[in-house]
Amino acid sequence: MSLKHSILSILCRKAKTGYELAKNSEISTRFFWSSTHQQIYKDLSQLEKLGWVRHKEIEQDEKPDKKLYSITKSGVEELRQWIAEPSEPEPSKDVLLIKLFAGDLVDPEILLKDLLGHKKIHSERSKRYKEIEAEYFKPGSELSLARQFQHLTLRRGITYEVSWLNWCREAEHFLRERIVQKAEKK
Amino acid sequence: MSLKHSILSILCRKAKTGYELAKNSEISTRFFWSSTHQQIYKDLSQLEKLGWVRHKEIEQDEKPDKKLYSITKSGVEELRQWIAEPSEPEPSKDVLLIKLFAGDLVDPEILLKDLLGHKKIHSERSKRYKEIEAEYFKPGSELSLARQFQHLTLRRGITYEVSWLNWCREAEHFLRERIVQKAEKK
DNA sequence: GGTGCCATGTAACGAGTTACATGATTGG
DNA sequence: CCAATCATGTAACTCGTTACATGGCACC
Repeated sequence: MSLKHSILSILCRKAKTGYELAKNSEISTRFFWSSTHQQIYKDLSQLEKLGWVRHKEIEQDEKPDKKLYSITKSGVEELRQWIAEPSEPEPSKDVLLIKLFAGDLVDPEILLKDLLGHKKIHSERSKRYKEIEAEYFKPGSELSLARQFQHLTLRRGITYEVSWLNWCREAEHFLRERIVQKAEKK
Repeated sequence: MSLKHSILSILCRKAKTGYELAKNSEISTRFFWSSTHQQIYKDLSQLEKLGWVRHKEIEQDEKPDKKLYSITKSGVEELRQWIAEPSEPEPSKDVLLIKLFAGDLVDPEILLKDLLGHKKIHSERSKRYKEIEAEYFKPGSELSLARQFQHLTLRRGITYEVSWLNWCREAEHFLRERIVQKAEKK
């Protein structure tokens, strides 16, 4: 149910096409609900059946035609009600942790390689998010209420990635020690 | 595919019943892959068809019979290979952030209530994880390799919950200010 | 007498992924 | 000529959730 409401909460700022939603071009969308374009197209047509969004066909030369979706009044009403419902945090899921849980089964080098891949991604993301923050949410500048809420979600994106980075450093240190110990045994 | 491997990585430590797996009674399992008992029973029988686990019926007086599952040699082999495959971090998903993204649509009191609920849960979890750490992974004590890896996953559980807590404090501050501002306007 | 724990599952459904498909334009 | 970008979708499938089902024992 949440992808639909995630789409609604984006559309209530600005009308968008399915393609744009799938690209996640907008600031601060990635770190709360991502999906494939196929799923988004499905949900958009379902949302239209429910009367929560409607679309306008836009013809373009030199580019394929597109459907611009916007939220309806009843869509906004639905979103308001959904927000008011009590919610709970999702359980966290991550493949790397499953691997480490049985980490003693394999060479530490293998785990380290994968870990460093994750670390790089988290490092890049945290950097990009911080850049977005510096550019769009300068301290001292007057931000609209909507923008202030957006900033809050971006802040979560940053704390999330930084917490991963910190843990990655811990794990890296541990694995490197393991590798050294293994070499000494030989 | 990951729930199956998550089950394998737990079973390769110790044989367990579906019921025990569903309860997540074991330390450091919750924060990487949780599921319902129905899904776990399904996956266990699939894993058995694949030859990666097998079960022994255990009859009990005063309690219903149960099936104790253990990992097979080919199960361990599969797990080893799966761990060696390169992986990527999952996109983070959380309902609260979708709500805040469209947070200007509703009264800040409503959001604050939900936020405080989340904060409480994260606070309890981080507390519990830290207690587990203090009890099972005392600094200075000699830990088996398997236990050291377990500790690493628990460490991630802690950094994750603490990062949520820190962000919750930020968000709480913001929402409380919003509520004050709203009151002043009247 | 009701609630909760132990222990297993089936059935129906909804959510999400992967593969496949189309077709024009722009840039190297 | 190949790859990428724009733009939309269908079909087949797996994964995951919700509802329903059973049945005995222990405890208050």
